[in-house]
Amino acid sequence: MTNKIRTRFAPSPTGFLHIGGARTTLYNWLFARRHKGDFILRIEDTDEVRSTDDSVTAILDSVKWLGLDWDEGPLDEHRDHGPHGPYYQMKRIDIYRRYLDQLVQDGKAYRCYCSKEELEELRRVAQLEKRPPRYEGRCRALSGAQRAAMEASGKKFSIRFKMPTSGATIVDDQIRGKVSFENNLQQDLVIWKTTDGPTYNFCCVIDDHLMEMTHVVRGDEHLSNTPSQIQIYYALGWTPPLFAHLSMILGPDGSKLSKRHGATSVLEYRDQGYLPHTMRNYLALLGWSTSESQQLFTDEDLIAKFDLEGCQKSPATFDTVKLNWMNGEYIRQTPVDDLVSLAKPFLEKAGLLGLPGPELKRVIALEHEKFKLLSEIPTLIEFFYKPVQFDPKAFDKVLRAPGAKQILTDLAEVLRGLRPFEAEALEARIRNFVAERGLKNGQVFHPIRVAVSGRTEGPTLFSMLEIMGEDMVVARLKDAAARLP
RNA sequence: GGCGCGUUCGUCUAGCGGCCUAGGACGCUUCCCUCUCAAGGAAGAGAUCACGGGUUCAAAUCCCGUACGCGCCA
Repeated sequence: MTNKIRTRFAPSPTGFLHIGGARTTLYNWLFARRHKGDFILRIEDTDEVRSTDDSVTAILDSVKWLGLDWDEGPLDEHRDHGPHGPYYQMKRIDIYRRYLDQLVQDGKAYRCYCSKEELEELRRVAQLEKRPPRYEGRCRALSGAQRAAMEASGKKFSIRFKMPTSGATIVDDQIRGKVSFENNLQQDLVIWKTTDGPTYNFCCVIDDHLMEMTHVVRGDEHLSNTPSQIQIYYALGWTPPLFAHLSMILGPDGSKLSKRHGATSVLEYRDQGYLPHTMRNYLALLGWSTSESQQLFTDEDLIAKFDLEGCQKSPATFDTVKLNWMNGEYIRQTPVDDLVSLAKPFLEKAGLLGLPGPELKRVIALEHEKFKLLSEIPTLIEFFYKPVQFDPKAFDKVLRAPGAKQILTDLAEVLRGLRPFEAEALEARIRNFVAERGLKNGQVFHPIRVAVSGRTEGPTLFSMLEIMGEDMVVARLKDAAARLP
């Protein structure tokens, strides 16, 4: 039991799950699955002001959409399941208080009566004197009498954890190696706020221990807090888990990935038509790699090969271009029937569902290798279901070409009644038409394409005609000819 | 300001003292295929391994410093 690997993702429900969080979730999940361990989700909602149920919903939806299942944690915004619950920190306040009392009783934490204003003043002075602006432990050194006076005055207090004043705390990071921090340079962390609530670093330690985490894999930004956390583990008589700190994800301009770089929420990627598998594969490779330079992984592959050693120490830039390439790869690998199902919500949104026209499956199969995003399917196939909208340039260049009107008019007649109305027969007949007239392929093929689809680029011509069917093809050829002078 | 982390083609990365005249992937360029666009195939351009010192017969790889970026304290 104690040997079982346990990892977790512990988001604050103060917004959507962003790309960085998604990757952290993925890595924790992969690591747990790789070692046949457990992956836990915990909601860190102690920031009552900023935490919302909507955020919880969005985060759970995101993780589910990514295809990452958790063994313990929330079921919805309020309920959860698992032997180490509750998994909402707001429901664990009593637990935190218990350990807080223990630390105070053991003399490992103390009341700090300094007000916000006083602390700010202290900081200001420190800045002026060019000292590091950290809490110097004023209330830690209070005499019994001073303490009694403070108490008598009814002054509000926070509770700070006593950091050791000598020695160093070594974080044996699974990705970065041993990182050493001088204890006397760490300040006494507030573990319980004046406003009567535990702080992040305190809850985190207690939960990770009580939930029996073996590995804490999290973002880079937590590395600096880790020594304090480790000391809290020690003070409580616990053995800290193993830590691994992931580098961050940057936007194209090298700054931390944020809204102004475009989509950052996982749900936005879903809505743009990325496949969950693409996200898993791409994110896995953004900061992790095998020595074989493999790019495309099945989930089994990923689980079998993922390790912390392969994680990158330096930050990685999120590259939409490569993401798109990969999505195209996976769309091409998707069976047509599945692709049709995946495309439906997007077609629905574009108003293309339920319109008369060729069978959807045939149309999608025809354009299969073109799609990079599910969201671009509607525009690539809409001319099968909606009246032709001529691209002005195509119209001018191709249809207005000398002889085009006549060619289209004649072709409408030639193709009417052709049997079978199938790609092979169509190609034979049209090539024959080209030869009869002593024309070049392009003089005929291109006008047909534009007449029938309104554009110069699209699926292979004869299959497209077959799928459109005789009536639509003949009508569109005539219609295009009629528009020409 | 202190502490900590990071720095290999535009981007993601391989590399853990000699196999590196630095490999792969995305992107880019050219060519092939071809009814267009894709897809596919082939070739190519692209990295003074941040900089400066060491250590060593030998350094992208080890050590020290500097610069820049980032994080935490806030």
